[in-house]
Amino acid sequence: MSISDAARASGLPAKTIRYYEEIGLIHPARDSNGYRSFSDADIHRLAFLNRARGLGFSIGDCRALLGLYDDQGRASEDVKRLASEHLTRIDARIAELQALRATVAGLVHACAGDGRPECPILDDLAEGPVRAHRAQPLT
Amino acid sequence: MSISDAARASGLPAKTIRYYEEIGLIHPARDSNGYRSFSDADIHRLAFLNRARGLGFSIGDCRALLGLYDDQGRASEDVKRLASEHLTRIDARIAELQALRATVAGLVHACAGDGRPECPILDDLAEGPVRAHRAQPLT
DNA sequence: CTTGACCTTCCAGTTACTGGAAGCCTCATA
DNA sequence: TATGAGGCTTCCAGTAACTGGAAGGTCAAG
Repeated sequence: MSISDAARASGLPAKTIRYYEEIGLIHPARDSNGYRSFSDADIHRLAFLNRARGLGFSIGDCRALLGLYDDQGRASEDVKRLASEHLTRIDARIAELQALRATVAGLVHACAGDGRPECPILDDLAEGPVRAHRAQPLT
Repeated sequence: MSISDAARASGLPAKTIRYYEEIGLIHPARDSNGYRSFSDADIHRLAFLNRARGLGFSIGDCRALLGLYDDQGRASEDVKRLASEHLTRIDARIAELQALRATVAGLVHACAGDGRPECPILDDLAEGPVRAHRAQPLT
C-alpha cells in the first residue's frame, strides 16, 4: 500500500504520515525503489493515531497509548489514568476559556461600536486589571 | 527605567519585553551604554499588551488594537469588530472542547481501570469512528 | 521519449515566547 | 586596584505538531 493509499485509508495527510514515521510512531516497510509500503497493521496504527489525536491527546500521549495498545499484558488502569488526566486538562482549559469569554463578552457588550472614538474596550485594556498570567493561543 | 523595572511595572518577563521590541510592538529608547530606557508611555503600552494577551488576543490582534489605541480618530466599531471576532473564536473553541470532553468522559467512564487488560478506551481508539479533522493542542 | 502522477528527502516557516551562552557595564568591597 | 555580583546586551536553539515547497527519482501510458 502506497502512502497516498495509506492517507486515504487512515484519514491522515501523507505529510503527517511521514512525520509520524520520522518521530518513530510507525515503521512502514520500504519497497526496493525506496517507496514506503504500508501493511494493514500500519494502517490500523495510523487510524488509531488519527482518532487519538482527534480526541486531543498529545503526541506523547499517543505514543504511550500505542505502547499500551501493543502490550497485551497492560492494565486498563494505566490507560484510564492517561485518559483521566487528559479529561482534567480539557476541563481546566474549558474553565479558562469560559472565564475569558465572560470578560471579553462584557467588553464587547459595553462598546457602542459606532463611528465615535470612545471605546470601553480600549479603556479597559489601557487601565484595567492585570489578567491571569498568560492566555494560551486559541488554536 | 531599566528593563527589569519595566518588567516589574508591566507584569511581563524581561525576555518577553525584548521580544515585543524585536517584533516592533514597542520602541524603547536606549541609554548611551546601550541599555533600554523605558518611558511611562512604554510601560503603559506593555501593560496594555499584557492585558490584551491575558484576554487571549493574538499578537496580530494586539498589534491592531495598539494601532487603534494610538489613533485618536479611530471608530469604536473597529475595536468592537476585533473583540467580537475574538469572542466568536473563543466560543467555537469552547464548543469544540466540550464535544471532546463528552467523548473522552464517556470513554473514561466505560473503562474499569483495574489490573485487567480489557479496555474500552483502546478498543474505541482502535475501531471507533473517525473524529473531527484535527484537535488543537490544549495549551 | 516524454508527460504526468506518484514518490523521495531536506529545509523553512508557523506561534509566542523561553532558556542559555558569551560577553559588556557598573558598583561595592577587599 | 582587582574582583565579584548583578544586570544588561545579542544571538542561537528549542518548543508542538505539523505544513508548504523545492529538487529530484520512478513508473505506466501514449
